[in-house]
Amino acid sequence: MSWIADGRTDEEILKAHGLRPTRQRLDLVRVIRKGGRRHLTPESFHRELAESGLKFSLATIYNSLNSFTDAGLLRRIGFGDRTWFCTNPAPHHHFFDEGSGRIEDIPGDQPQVVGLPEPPDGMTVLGVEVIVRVKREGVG
Amino acid sequence: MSWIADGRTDEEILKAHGLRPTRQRLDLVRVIRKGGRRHLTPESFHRELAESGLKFSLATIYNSLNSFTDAGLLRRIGFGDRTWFCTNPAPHHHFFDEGSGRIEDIPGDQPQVVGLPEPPDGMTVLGVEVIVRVKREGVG
DNA sequence: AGTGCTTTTTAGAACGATTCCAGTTGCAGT
DNA sequence: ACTGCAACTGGAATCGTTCTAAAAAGCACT
Repeated sequence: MSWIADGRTDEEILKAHGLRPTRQRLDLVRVIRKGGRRHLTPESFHRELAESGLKFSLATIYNSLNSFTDAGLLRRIGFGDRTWFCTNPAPHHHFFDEGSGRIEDIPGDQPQVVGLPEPPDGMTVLGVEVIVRVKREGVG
Repeated sequence: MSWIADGRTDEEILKAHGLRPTRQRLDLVRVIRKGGRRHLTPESFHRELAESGLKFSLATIYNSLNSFTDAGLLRRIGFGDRTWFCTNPAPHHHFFDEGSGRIEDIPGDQPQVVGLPEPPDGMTVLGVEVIVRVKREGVG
């Protein structure tokens, strides 16, 4: 059960991840949780907040999404020409739609990578991403 | 044997891929081939050319790398915050260094992905990327 | 509640990568 | 050579993201 849907309060979540529960962050956490599992760009999130009457500086959105990611609440995926923030921090892989530039979770059982190489000398492996590039049929 | 190292002339390569062998493109192909397998950014390639006394508009570099990619001579990899062009068009996967933002080929036997999911409805799979995120030991 | 210190928020400027634009050049087919 | 279309060019424009400096808000300690 991820933090998105567990029983803790927004404030408890923030504190548990070492983040000060400011007024803005409480609003952000509430809206993220309300929307469930999905992928945000700073821009799309900013628009969503504005539509709920919540006025934020775009810089705050960037700051906050980055802090939340560093704190382990979100996952940052940089594939294509913008940065996506995934509200599901559990390990999982993605589809990438070349047409729209959007990403989407691979649902259910995750693909596995076999035959992983040793990293180059002096490097540590942080993680492995599988990206399945897709496009809408009959386009391109 | 990829086009980088086969016996064809630069002009033959371009024509075989439906590209007009202009003076500029011939220079670009020559320099790419001379450098062997590696990863270019438009910026790094532009610099490399300038150091060889070859003056290009940056826009031409972007145009050309994109055309070469569409023609199948290069592979475009958009992971991190800039676009990399891989001079090895054969299927293979990459290391991504979080510290420097650079990518590098996974050498030798390639990792395999098992348990690939069906794409979402109405989508076709174009390819699968495996990206092994690494960082220099003792950093971060 | 008041004080002082630190972190966060903010608007706008700055930045870097990439594409667009409009004019020029140059290749290819008559 | 002439003509038409594709490619090249420098500079402006665009877009996503980060930086900056100042104001606001949280926090610890009285």
